[in-house]
Amino acid sequence: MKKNVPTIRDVAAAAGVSTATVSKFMNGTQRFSPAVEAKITQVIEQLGYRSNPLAQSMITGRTKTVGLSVLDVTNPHFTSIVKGANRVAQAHGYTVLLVDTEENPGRERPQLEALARRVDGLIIFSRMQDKELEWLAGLDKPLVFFGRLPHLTLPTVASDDHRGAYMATRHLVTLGHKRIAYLGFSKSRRDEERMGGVQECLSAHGLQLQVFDAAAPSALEGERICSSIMLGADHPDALVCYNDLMALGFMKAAQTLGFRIPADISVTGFDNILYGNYTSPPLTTVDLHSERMGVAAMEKLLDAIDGRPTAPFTLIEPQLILRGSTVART
Amino acid sequence: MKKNVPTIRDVAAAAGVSTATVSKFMNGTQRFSPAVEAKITQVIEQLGYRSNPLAQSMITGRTKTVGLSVLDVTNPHFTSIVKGANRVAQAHGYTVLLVDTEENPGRERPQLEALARRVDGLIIFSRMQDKELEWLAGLDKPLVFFGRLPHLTLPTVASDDHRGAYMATRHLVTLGHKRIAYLGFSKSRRDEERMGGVQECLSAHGLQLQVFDAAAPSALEGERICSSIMLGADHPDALVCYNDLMALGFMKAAQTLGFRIPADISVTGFDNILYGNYTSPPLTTVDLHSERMGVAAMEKLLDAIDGRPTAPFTLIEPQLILRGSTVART
DNA sequence: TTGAAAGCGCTAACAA
DNA sequence: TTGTTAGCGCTTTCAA
Repeated sequence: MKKNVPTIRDVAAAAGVSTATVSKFMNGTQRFSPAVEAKITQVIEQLGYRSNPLAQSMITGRTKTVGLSVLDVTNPHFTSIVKGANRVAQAHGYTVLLVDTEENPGRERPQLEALARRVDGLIIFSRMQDKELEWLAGLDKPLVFFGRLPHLTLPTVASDDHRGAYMATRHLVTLGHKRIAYLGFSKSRRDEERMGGVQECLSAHGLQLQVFDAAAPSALEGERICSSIMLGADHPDALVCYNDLMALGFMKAAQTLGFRIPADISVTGFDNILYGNYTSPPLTTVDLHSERMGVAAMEKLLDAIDGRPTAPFTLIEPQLILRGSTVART
Repeated sequence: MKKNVPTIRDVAAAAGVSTATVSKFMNGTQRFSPAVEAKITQVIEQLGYRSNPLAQSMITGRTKTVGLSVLDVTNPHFTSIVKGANRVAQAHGYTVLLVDTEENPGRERPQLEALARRVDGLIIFSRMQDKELEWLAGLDKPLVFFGRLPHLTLPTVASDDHRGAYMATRHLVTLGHKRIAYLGFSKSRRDEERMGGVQECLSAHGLQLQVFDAAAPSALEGERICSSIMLGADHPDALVCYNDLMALGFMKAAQTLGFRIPADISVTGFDNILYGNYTSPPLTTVDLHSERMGVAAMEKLLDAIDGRPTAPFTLIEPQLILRGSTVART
């Protein structure tokens, strides 16, 4: 008993019609006489025929697949983006081809170039700079990019990082903090904006900014860098962290060092990951609406794929989430 | 200026050779005279030719893509599995087609059936029971399943949940706990094993087991169910949770209710998600080695795809991670 | 070592 | 409404 996957020709033969007819039937491109319709339906059922999507794609040029490239699925911010994007994709009959680039950032380009030929469009979250991204246009596929691209005119979805940082800082200033520091991650394209937001707010209030730079946007790195922030002569009384993961790590290490949060230092993060709720104290943070970003990006991409008009630039407003890691200085 | 993506025929024509030759050249299937090789290389470079993977796949039946179906990417346990699987896939030149099924469990089957035609193999994490999974064999694709399947003979990768639960319970018993409860999630196929492990250990020590059942394997559900566990007449003095997420939620809610952990109740989880490190107290848990599970599954799948012999069943040993959420009862 | 030719399974004009 | 026919871009015998 061979495993002969039936082809459109088998169906056509068995139903006594042409392959074109079967094709049209499968795609609902046309109406049929009851007799033919019944016969085809029956034969398909009997043979268990299902059209071969590969052959289909080759002709139509549509794969019903979109590529989604993120820096690290493991980071809840990206995980949520994937979740949102995937939900929209599924709802429209698309499947997501996932690429996690942090494994080997150097191979990002060849990897995406290869991917581009197998998908109808791409959503990209990359650490590359504008200049390095010009080849993206050559992909000749609908594309959506996360973050702002001053020098490129690709459709983008971005959070207002400057504003979010300003909000968090403003909150700290209002609470009476004087020595506010920023724990950044300069390798990220968004670091500059966040630091800018902090800076602007502090300048407006005549306060100095102290900056620390982490080597990775991770909790472990937050732990590692804690001592250099807290064990100086005059440690900050508030810290704006590049993201929640770093904030989590920092808080844990600070507490281990004997500091009380927020009594000794207030802490804020970015992303509003779920786990900021479960620390003690829970983490004050800037919600970037990660999942919504994924949704927006996928909607924008599908619009582009289907030729619908779409705003080239979507900005998602951040929201400050107040929790226990920040408190008024008396 | 048209966007004429060059085909193999363009290359053949420009190089003055046949398409067959170009094809063989692209695939390194054969050796060539220096002249031909040089010419083809040059033309390919000049035209920027890259073979169309769709056409290639249609003929060879290989897509260099594998499907990975998980219940919820957002759950760190699954995220880690994705991470591990993806790493291996990438290293072997494969891309991962991600499916997140929790959105609509009912459509799992049609979704996977459609997917099966576009991939070289599938890795599946499903909530379906053995009986419902028999159609999987009809997919006629290499397959790897997470979890044990008593009635099916598919290659599987599983954690020893029974053993892990036994270890956690044993730890609690040794610490002197007498009223040990299990907060389970009966909808999961692994719940039974975990509860079994707890039960076996308690029986061996002549202790009674009290069981609670959650409606979702989430932190929020852990919070919700906390009061029904803690506000009874005689609350347990130790709780084994189905997973870390539930444990996180439970701990938070319990603390909000005024209980001290672990003084009033010891808590353990499953999965060893990163965030169990950042609660106060940090969470004692059973590490299932999620990422390693993903790695093992993908390796097994690629073995199957390439026809290499492979053990049908891989069991990954759990490891108890001791942290502050458990303490000796005096 | 190279090429001719026959498809893979399907769609898309265009005719009938 | 249905069928004919010509491919899509590539691989793969089989001959040369």
